[in-house]
Amino acid sequence: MATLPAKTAMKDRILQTADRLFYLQGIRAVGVDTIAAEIGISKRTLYNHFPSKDALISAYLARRFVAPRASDKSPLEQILGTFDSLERRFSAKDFRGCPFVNAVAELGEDRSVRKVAVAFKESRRLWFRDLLLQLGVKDAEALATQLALLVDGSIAQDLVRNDPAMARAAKEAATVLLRNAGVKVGRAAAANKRAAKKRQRYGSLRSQG
Amino acid sequence: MATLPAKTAMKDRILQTADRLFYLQGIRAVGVDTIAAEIGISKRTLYNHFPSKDALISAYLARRFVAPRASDKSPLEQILGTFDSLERRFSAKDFRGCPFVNAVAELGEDRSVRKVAVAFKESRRLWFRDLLLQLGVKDAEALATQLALLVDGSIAQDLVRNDPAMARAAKEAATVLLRNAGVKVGRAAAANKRAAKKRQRYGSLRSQG
DNA sequence: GCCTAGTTACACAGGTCTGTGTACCTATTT
DNA sequence: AAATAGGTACACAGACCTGTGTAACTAGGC
Repeated sequence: MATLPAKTAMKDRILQTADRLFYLQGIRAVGVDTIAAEIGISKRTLYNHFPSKDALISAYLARRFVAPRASDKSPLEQILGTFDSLERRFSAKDFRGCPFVNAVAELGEDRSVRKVAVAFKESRRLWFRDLLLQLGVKDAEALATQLALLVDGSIAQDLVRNDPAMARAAKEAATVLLRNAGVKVGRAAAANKRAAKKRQRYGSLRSQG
Repeated sequence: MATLPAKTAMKDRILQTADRLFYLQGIRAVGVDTIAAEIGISKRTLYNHFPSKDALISAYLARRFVAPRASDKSPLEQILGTFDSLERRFSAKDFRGCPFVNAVAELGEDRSVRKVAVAFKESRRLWFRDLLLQLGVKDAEALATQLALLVDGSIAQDLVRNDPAMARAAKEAATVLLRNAGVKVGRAAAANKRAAKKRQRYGSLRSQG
């Protein structure tokens, strides 16, 4: 077990466990003892891989910062698909809001946390902006910001309410904003909207991914 | 100082200080010693007014739960005014997001915290809904939810970015959604929009309340 | 078979936290 | 002036936290 891959495997395992606990229970709420115990390793081993809890927190946030991957779907599908993907994530019982927003809320004025959180939010806004530019939208900057507001708004609302329908509401608002900007949103989205209304009449939205 | 008003005055002072510290630094980050020291009273006095920190947290959230007061302004002015008011609050340096969302993010699955947070969010949504009904909007329920998304989205974005312009972006999106729902939004809002663009060219948005 | 890197068990330092116990003080009321 | 309500000072219990020190163990590479 002294091989290099084994070492990185252990580090990954620590990080993965820290990620899960930090995200689900809050960063301050989880001690390093808890993380080590969860894996079944000694606290000493944990500190052999990460010099401090702060380092572990940084690694946690860095790990969460995944750049949106390239897609062969159309820009419009990618934009609207964001909200479908959100709805799916909201429906999972281990969804607990945006880790960056939560970290800023919890850790307050910590500089490095703020920095990575801002970078993350901005990267997502730019992702929207580039897609909007591909669609020929005139004021792509402003619309990208507005779409980002809808994303974060639905996340915050779902965090409190546990209601995946917040993602659908955001998608419908996004559709209106896109149409208003001259984007032709096809009948597919409209059909989704109709289907949603029907489903709502009969009960929970949860069953739908 | 043994009079009844003095007693409630002390209780208010404790609560007020707890509110400020909890909100600015986070609930877990602030100990009861810190609160007592800030006021200049002994910890014993604090515990004579609140049986536990949990009770203080509950009182803090209850205090933040203020029902939106009645207004003689038009429903449309009230709706759009929400976003102006947000922009003003974002510009204050002591704004640190929504206390309810932050509490849920920090305290996780605490039942009572979740309960009051849900109640708060729903009360605001209903406030929007009633104003929309007064405006004759057809699907007031859905639009109220969408406006609430914009409010919470701008709050989350400002928490991370410290950028009051997020409130303006939300207001512009809200204007589009309202127009799409058949509401006539007058030139006042449009003028605001034009003025904003001009301002933006010359620099910071902060100076404007 | 030996070396070495990694892990383990465990104690402990030093700090913070919530909450309590106790004896004393002070101001108002009667 | 005495009684009473409330505040103060201060020690302390008991829990939890981060981080370190140390000696022993274990498995792979030579």
